[in-house]
Amino acid sequence: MTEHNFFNNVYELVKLIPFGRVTSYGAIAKYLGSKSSSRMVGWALNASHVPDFDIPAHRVVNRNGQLSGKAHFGGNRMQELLEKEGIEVENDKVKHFKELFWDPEVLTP
DNA sequence: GTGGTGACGACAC
DNA sequence: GGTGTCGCCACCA
Repeated sequence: MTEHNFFNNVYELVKLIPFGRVTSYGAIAKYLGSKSSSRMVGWALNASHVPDFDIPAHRVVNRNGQLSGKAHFGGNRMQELLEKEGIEVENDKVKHFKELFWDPEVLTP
């Protein structure tokens, strides 16, 4: 059963992101134990293109709150989804990002 | 087996 | 304060 550790942890974590909340690659990477591995987080989310992965990757943005992966969603799909959740997006960036930011360490006991 | 790349982050200058 | 460079680990050619 998916013992891929790093990748699998990313999937599980992203799925745990609450509605109307966002997180950053660095936060996930840091939670996994390697803050510098933020690139791997993006690569892991790359699997979100697979139907089996019900991952709200649109809730994951970079440290600046910018929708860095928007282009991979195929247009403004990412922004549409975020706005649909009540998240205000402007200039491809999440407004009040720090307020909407969800830290995985907060949820974990 | 090696090299290059990648949805980022932090540090140096 | 902005730009440039390195680092991180996994996948593809």
